[in-house]
Amino acid sequence: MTLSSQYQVITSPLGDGLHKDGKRLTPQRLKVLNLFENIGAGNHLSAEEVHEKLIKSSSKVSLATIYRTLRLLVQMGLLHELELSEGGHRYELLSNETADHHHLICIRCGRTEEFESDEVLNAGKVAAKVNGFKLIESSLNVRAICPNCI
Amino acid sequence: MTLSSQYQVITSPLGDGLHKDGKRLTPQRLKVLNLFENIGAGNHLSAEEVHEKLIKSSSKVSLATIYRTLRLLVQMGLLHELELSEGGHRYELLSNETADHHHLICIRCGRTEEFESDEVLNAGKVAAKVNGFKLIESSLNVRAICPNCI
DNA sequence: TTATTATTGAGAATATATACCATCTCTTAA
DNA sequence: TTAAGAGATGGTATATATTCTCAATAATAA
Repeated sequence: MTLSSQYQVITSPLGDGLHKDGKRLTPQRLKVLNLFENIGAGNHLSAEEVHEKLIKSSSKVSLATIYRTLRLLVQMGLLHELELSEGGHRYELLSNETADHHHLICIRCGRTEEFESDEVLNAGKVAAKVNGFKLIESSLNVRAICPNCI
Repeated sequence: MTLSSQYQVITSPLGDGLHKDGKRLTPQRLKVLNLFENIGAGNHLSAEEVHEKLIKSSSKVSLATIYRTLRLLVQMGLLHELELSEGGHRYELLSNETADHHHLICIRCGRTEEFESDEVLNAGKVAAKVNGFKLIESSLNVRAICPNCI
């Protein structure tokens, strides 16, 4: 059994999603997704960090491919792109646990508190349904000034 | 009466906010804020667009200063920084009218629908109050897949 | 008015992300 | 099983966005 034939046997959300679009399940794409699955939902990495971590685990993937793969995984709904205060975009695994995490952010110092809200979750569901969209995730960002910065 | 003495007389939210922090009310900062006030809430500009518009109105302000000023105005809660699909950040005037605009975004094609929600607005208020934050604005981003991209 | 110090302008430097293209590999069909 | 076609990768060059540096300027407080 060769390495390449392995991939044809494995069935996964990634493989299925790719194949129905004429796209391919490659070792690089698997490595990137596996990395996020290993660190768990809720942890986020930049493209550069993904690159470094893969190199450290002897799984070299070029930076260009990492950027391409991250964008692809976001479009497939497997990763979520975050916009943090500094230093570009970060990505995290999209899961049911993270689907209702909202953020209260201080616009001065960047301090961030997380909270949950059924009302918000529901508002997202309704908005998606009304417009005929298939819901993936909703997140509320509340911009405010924290007690220390007032 | 000199130009500079004019600024000492004017009282404005911008001037007040700046002075209590040891910062200064400069013509450049006024020009940038006035630009956003003139185009009205709901319209957003990139740093580069602000630069171009000021040059066209014979009010030359350097690009470096524009970046510095945009960040400052965001931290003061006068502007809101938006993260659009492509080409960097954009900024818009923060007002009561824009404070409850939420977005339903297709992760495939970027199609965006706006909607409003009292429940979301309220959830933001509650979260801010519970944590002792002073609320500025809250926005819900719902990631989904639109009918055309499913 | 003067001293102090924040701010500006201009361009260099950096960071982030994409484009390009030759090479490689997966997939399909013969 | 092999060959052809299409998609993907790697490495680098390039584009774009943003920040940094520093001398000169100007706003503020006394």
